[in-house]
This record gives sequence, structure tokens and C-alpha cells, in this order.
Amino acid sequence: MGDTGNPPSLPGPVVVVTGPTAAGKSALSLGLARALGGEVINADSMQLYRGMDIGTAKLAPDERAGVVHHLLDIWDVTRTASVAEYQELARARVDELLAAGRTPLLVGGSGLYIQAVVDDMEFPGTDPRLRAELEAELAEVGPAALHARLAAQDPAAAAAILPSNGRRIVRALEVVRLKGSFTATLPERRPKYASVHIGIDRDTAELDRRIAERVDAMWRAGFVDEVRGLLGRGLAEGLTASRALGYRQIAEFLDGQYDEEEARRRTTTGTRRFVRRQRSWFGRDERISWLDAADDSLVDKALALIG
RNA sequence: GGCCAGGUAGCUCAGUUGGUACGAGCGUCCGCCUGAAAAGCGGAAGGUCACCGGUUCGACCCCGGUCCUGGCCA
Repeated sequence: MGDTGNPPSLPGPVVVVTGPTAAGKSALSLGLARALGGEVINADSMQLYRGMDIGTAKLAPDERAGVVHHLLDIWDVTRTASVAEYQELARARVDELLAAGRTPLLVGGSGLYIQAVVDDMEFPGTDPRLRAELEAELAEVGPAALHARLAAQDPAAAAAILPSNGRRIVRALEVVRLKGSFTATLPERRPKYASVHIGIDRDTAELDRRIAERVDAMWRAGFVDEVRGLLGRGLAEGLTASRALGYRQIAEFLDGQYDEEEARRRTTTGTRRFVRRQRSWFGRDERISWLDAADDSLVDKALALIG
């Protein structure tokens, strides 16, 4: 149990708690943190934002059961998220905790973020000016034309990216310009820390039911007011935060594009769809040991995995 | 009870002057993913065209009847 095949020389262990939204990660993480004497490091891209509380199901301070949480509320809603930046912040916390003999619990549903911390991933830099140029070009000539250019500059990268995926084509072209090639900058996946990956999930019908209930509860808790308030703080200008599930839909409702009921409907179905994408991502990570969130002895089983 | 409109994919609706349903949006399912990842992108599966009978070489589309839905009038 708990044997992840990590070379013993790696620092750790980092306990990862992940799984689709609304499965029950937060609850489990509290149980584990208390049992292990650990602290939680948030790995949820949207909980990084200050003021996005209700819609991200962020644990309020008094709900954290005395467990210290890191990397919540660190970004303003106008800020564009960045995996690379998150990676740096999260690793600093992991290192601090390990040095202090505390167990870092990396908790969240953002698969790429977790991987960025735990694996030896390097993100080539970005150049805002170049990026803006490429983006403008994309808007003008469309993704197919840019894809053709990528194919000429880095055939392997072009082959891996669909001609319709403008965003990824732009990033690849940016990296090619900065580093010479996109694909060559992607090293083999190697672990950076010794880690135990615990995934929790539920029966799909059950999870869908929980999602519907949760969205309703968010509405009752004042989700619409939260968004209204954030719009006053520039939410609409934030590239990342304005796209968050529920926030986008409510903003569109407040903008008069459709009614409130429709916003809630779209939030629910969008969340369901998101779950499918999360599972698709997690499914490729063989390190994850899956547990049923509905299991009565969930915490014990998770502790057994950690060993 | 009468009149009008309508019954086509899980939902909302297109469509064929009669020749194998060209469907669309949403939903559903599957997948991709390296500085926006709750984002972005791709693929697939779904239809005895309400039912019965008739006309026709051939009807989802024409005719008759039945049932159902909505509206209007009594």
C-alpha cells in the first residue's frame, strides 16, 4: 500500500486528493489532514480567486475544522490564471511543509495544476506582446491558417493539435518563437515528489444529483449577488475568472442574454460536462487509486493507501 | 360540441412540389489536453417522420378515419 514506485530519493510524500467536482474532496481532505497532521494546499484553479466563494464551493474559514489551507484567495478576479505561477507557489508551500515535517495535502480537481506540482513539468515562458500579436492574427485569419504555419515550423506539434483549436495553436507558435520548437520542450514525464494519489468519485447518477442540489444550494446562498459584486470588481475583464462555471452564466443572465432559470440550467449541465472532462483527464493517470466517496470508511481506506 | 393549428432524434424545432430522413440547436456518450485548464478543442450514437386504412411502381409528405396536444368559438 502506498507504494507509488517513486524513487526513494525524492522528497515527499505529497498526498494528492482529487476527483470530479462535488464528489466530496474537501470533506475527505479535512479528515486526512487531521489524522496525518497535515495542511491543505489548494489545487483548484478557481478557488485561487479572491471573492469567488459560493460558486467554487470554497470552504469558509469556520468550515475548515482548524486545518490550515494554503493558496486560497490569492488572485484578484481580473488576473489571468497561470499554471506556471501556480506551480511555483504550490511547490514553495510543499517544500515548507515537508521541511517542517507536516504532510502537504494537495487537494483539488484541476488535473493540470496537480501534475504541474508533482511532476517535473517545465512551462516555457510567455511573451505578452508576442501573444497579443498572435491572438490578433488568429482573430483575423482564423485557426486553420495559423495551424498551417505551425505545421511548417514544428510538424510534430501541428500533428498533435487540431487545426480548429486556435488557443493551443497560438501557444504552440509562441513557444516555437521563444524556444525554437514546441514539442522539443516537452520532456518525459518524471515525478518531482514522492506522492500518493487518492481519487474519489461516485456513481454518475448520484454525482449528477449532487451537482443539481449543489447548484441549487449555491443559488440559495446568494450566488447571483456574489457575481454581481465581482462584476463591480472587474470580473468581466478577467480572462480566466469570467469563464468559471456559474460565474459566466450568471454574468450573461445579468447582461440580459437569457433569464435566471436558464443561467442555472446551463450551470448545472455545464458542471456535468466538466465532470466528464475531469474523468477523462484523470483516467490517464495510473497513479491514482480510486475510492468510492459514498464509502462509510472512506477516511480509513484513504489512510490505508497512504500507509 | 364546432373551428383552426399541430403531432419528425431524449428536448425545442427545421425539411422533403410523393422516390432510400440532408437535418439544426440543446442534451447524452467517447476522446484530446504542458504558462486561460471550472478554459479550449474534436468525434460518435440517437428517428417504424402519432396510429389504422386507402391511392400510387413508390408516402414522412396525397386522401379517409382514429387518438393526442394547444388555441379560438359555443
